[in-house]
Amino acid sequence: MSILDELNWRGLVADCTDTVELTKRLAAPTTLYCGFDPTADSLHVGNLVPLLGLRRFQLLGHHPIALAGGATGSIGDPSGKSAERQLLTKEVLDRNIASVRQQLARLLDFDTKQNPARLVDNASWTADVSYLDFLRDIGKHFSVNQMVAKESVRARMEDREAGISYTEFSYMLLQAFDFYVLARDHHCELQIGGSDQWGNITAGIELTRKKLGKRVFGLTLPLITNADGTKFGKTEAGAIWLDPKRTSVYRFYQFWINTDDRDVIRYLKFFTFLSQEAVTALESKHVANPAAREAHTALAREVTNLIHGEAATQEAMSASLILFSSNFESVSESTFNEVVGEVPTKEIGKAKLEGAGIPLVELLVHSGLCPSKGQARKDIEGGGVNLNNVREPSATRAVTMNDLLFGKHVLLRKGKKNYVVVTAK
RNA sequence: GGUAGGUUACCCAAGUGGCCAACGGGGGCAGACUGUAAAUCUGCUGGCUUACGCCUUCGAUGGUUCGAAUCCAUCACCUACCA
Repeated sequence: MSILDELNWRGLVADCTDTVELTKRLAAPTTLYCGFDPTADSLHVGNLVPLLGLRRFQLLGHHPIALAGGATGSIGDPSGKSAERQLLTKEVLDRNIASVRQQLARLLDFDTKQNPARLVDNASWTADVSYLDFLRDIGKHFSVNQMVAKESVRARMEDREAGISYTEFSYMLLQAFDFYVLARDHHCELQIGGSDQWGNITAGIELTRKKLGKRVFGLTLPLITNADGTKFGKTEAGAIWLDPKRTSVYRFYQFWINTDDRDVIRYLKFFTFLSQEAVTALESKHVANPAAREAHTALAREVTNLIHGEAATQEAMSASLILFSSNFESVSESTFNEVVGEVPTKEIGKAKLEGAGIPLVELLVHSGLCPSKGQARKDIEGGGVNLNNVREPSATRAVTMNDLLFGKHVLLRKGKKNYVVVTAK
């Protein structure tokens, strides 16, 4: 199967500069790149589609280049952003690049003989270019009229409230410059990216044509949308990060488990490497019996596996199974210990539990489940709080030594799926 | 630089001297129903308090007043028109 066929059945092609020509080009191994700006010290699930996209190309014999945007990241891409952003400080940027590089490195194969992935940083070729040189060599090829017409810029120009700084306005030149440099130095012929990158990609294609007389291509992947219209990858608690220090493996797994029914098959195509047959099989199971949630489980397992590895995935899965199984009372100590650490775990001094104990409302705040004692009280009165998986109706309840499971832990739950283990020390 | 308008809770937005912790909508949280879905319905949505109530908040700082989100002054920021 060719890479385009592969992307097509997955619904991963949003737009493409010249399908016919690109198909011909991709018949032979082709070098392609995708950029990732280090706006944080970790990538998040929103970056996954292009990142896995690179991997898909690599699996079918193409040469992927992952670009960490040390230069572009210091400017800020206006695409898809409704307001000007705060510039990152140099130190933050350096730290971000270092950790993003590691994450990129984990998902691509750098060791294969035939088509090893490469990792570059656009700061390495922009740092030495002087402002005057850049204006003369690159800027001259761009017409402001055209730049202004690009969607990302136009939206911001029309929005009187937001506006756009000259800095962000110039972003597309930098990204275009990247493509040109990679085309020149690495024979890179294709850039992929989210569909919000279309304008930046076509700018690079034109620059490369003008400067090198070379024809290069662009392909955009769809922006992932949730069926309920919310933004993919964002929960109220924040983005779902790939770094387990920011988003625990358990929470990561749960994020995928909680996928809307209407999205789950699409997401299997977008986020896993499962074959077309496997996805089709899961789809018919899902349609026949959605309550079994086999597609959800497969999705969560596959993606978590990919990002966090086999062992961590197993732990997240068994923790989930224990917490959401109906017969919680019969759980043994060793089984329960699998939950500890997976679920957010907080400690408390054993002394506080002795005698009259600690008020439950305080423990809820301590655990981070409730933002304030007042809110904790309301949550209890609303029937939303469970102590050791038993609903606790009294807001004046105190937690004592008698409530400890296995003499050590208290399992708190707010709502259906917010668990915290409090361990007495 | 001039003139006019704006700045209210997570977001939008009402409120123009006491009835304002502040209408309404969205979002969020929780409950019922379910499948750790969706849709729907219900409650909550500044903090402390079992509660009566107390405290902090309507861009910032001062002032007028028994009493200010609301009036006045200064400052900051935003927007529009003019230059």
